[in-house]
Amino acid sequence: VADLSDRRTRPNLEQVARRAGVSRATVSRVVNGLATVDPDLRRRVEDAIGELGYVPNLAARSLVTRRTDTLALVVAEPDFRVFGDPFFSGIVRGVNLECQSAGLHMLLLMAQTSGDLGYIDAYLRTAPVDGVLLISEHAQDDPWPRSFARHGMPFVMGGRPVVDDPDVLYVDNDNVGGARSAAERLLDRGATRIGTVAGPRDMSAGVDRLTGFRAALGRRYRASRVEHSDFTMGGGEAATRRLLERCPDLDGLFVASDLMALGALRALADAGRRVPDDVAIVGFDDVEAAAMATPPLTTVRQETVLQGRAMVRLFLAHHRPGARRAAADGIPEITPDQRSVLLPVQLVERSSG
Amino acid sequence: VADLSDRRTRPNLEQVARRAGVSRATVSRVVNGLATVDPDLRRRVEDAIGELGYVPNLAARSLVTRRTDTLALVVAEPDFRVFGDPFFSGIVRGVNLECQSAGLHMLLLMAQTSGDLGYIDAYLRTAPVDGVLLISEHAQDDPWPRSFARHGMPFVMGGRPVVDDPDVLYVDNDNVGGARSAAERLLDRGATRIGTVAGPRDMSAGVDRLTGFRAALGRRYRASRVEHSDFTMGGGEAATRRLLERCPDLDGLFVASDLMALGALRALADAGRRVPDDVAIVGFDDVEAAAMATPPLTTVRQETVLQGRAMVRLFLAHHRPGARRAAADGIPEITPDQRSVLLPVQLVERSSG
DNA sequence: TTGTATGCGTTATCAC
DNA sequence: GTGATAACGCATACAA
Repeated sequence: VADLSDRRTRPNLEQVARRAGVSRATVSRVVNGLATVDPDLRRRVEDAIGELGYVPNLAARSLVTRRTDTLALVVAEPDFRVFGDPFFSGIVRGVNLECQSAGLHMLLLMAQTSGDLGYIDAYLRTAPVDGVLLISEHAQDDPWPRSFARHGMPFVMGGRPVVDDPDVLYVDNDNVGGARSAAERLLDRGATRIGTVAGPRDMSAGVDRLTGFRAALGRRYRASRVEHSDFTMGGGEAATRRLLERCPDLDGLFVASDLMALGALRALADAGRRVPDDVAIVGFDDVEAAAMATPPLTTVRQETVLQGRAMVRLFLAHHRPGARRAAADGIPEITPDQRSVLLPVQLVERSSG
Repeated sequence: VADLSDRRTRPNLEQVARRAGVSRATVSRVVNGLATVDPDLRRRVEDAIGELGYVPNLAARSLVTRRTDTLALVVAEPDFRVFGDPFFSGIVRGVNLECQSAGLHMLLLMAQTSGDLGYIDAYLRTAPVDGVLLISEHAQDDPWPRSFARHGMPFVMGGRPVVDDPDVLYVDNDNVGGARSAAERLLDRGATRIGTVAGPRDMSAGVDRLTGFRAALGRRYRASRVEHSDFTMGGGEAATRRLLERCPDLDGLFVASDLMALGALRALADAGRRVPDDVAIVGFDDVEAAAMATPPLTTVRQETVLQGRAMVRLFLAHHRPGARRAAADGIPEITPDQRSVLLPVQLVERSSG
């Protein structure tokens, strides 16, 4: 028995084989769990592995298998957003969680500045990675999906890409359904002149939430009661002012993000409208500040941790055909024939609307 | 010219060599920047690399070099803390930053539950990683440093380990100096009966901040004016109550963390003491809420991003003797003979004390 | 079921 | 300064 557990002098297959009195191939089969091994030999090999403290050399393995069992999670946002915004941190947590349970490593890449984008693009061509999970809100002119596809790098997107491409895998929250519930909530409360502060036209979350809103309102929908903005608090405030000016009789408002909704609350207060008595309001995202707002904001919650986990599972379904994974914890079973996953969202009822 | 840029059919050294009319060895030298190559040949090789879109195979490289150019960042905290607490997220950002500029990959591991600790320990023995950066606040009975040392896994700690071990590398903020400035600030404001809510005795941040406090007060220090607590808001509030009961004439208070200080503010308000008029108070950490508190909290800021960066640099200084890195951006130059780095902290003056 | 032999793409050690 | 050539540790096709 030599130097157990010192990584600088790791034993290799050869040494385990000698100790167990078998060939390298047999040890390899045991290590990889190929059932076709005599129970007796298997025992001897396992003993030898334990005694020597054998650990496979992953570099050697991936040299021959051409796999690294590592996924890169690329967040095309400045890092302070990644850690500050619960949307991103939830996804990171979910990806991390699911990678662990699938025996994968997670490489985290953050594109701080736009200059980093080129760097990361180049980096990913050499990175020891089997695939990429990409979260980017600038889906409009996003060059990455094309770049990945061109380089033959498997990838899964978080959020539906605006430009429709049947070859792109993605996991998204049910923005359409969530917006529909939000609008229906306003209708249920008796609002009849309902407007919306919508998100950007070049982001799928913006587009889809407007779609759901419109679907719920049906013929009560008025294009004049729509203002587009940029998912920021300041933008939401300004858009709400414009809306109030144009439609002073508004009695219901769906705001496509909580950040914008916080701005809307301010605009309404400034205009002397009471919430929810004069104007009922529903947001989207369920950020932490939503519950603290005055009045507490009714909103739509998306399970971002689940989204992260589903991204990993969608990747596995397509690029690890072998390992079939059962449904679990709110994630539906994902089969290789589906190119996307849509996760349910939930209305969180508070007093604002 | 064949299939540029498809990672499934990457060219290798051999093909580049053939195209450039040289040997594999020469190509390798060019790729690795070994100066001993004829400028002419170098040109031809570089051209071939560009034309073929050659990218080195990292698995093959690390098989022979026994390096992976990857660092694991292990955060022994539940992930919601990692992303919620600016202390951790700052370190993650710093490590990520410095890894990028050093051409290293960063593997992020979070130990959610205590069960994960064992998992991660086992995992790290097989992980394709050159070393570990460890952030753990439970430094007291922390088994990891010993485990790493035993396995021969190079590592750097964030924060000074409580149990003194000359072989352990670490990067810490100047807790002693910061606490000293805080106490001096209270003295300067004319406080004469100064107490402190100290941190846990089994965490170095707790110990060191008390040390600095005591040093600043000198013979004005009274053991009866010290209450230990647990770095949480509730704990800080309770400790402050106990302190006020025992020393009703307190006119200055150093609280060893902002979270505890927020609790202290509440306790003081409940007791009818005005801040800073009756009791001046200084915290530590400069969390976001400190500036928002009423009154805004004077506190000590630590540059956690810098701490993360310094951890990477300390690792490199010891385990990559070749590459000497110049000082930059507030990080002092780090030489292989120093086992630890102490980063300066800064008093942030606001109205609470 | 087991063993033998080959190749994965690189770096490193030699001669030249 | 350059080119053969031998490792590195593993998986796997094939032979037994």
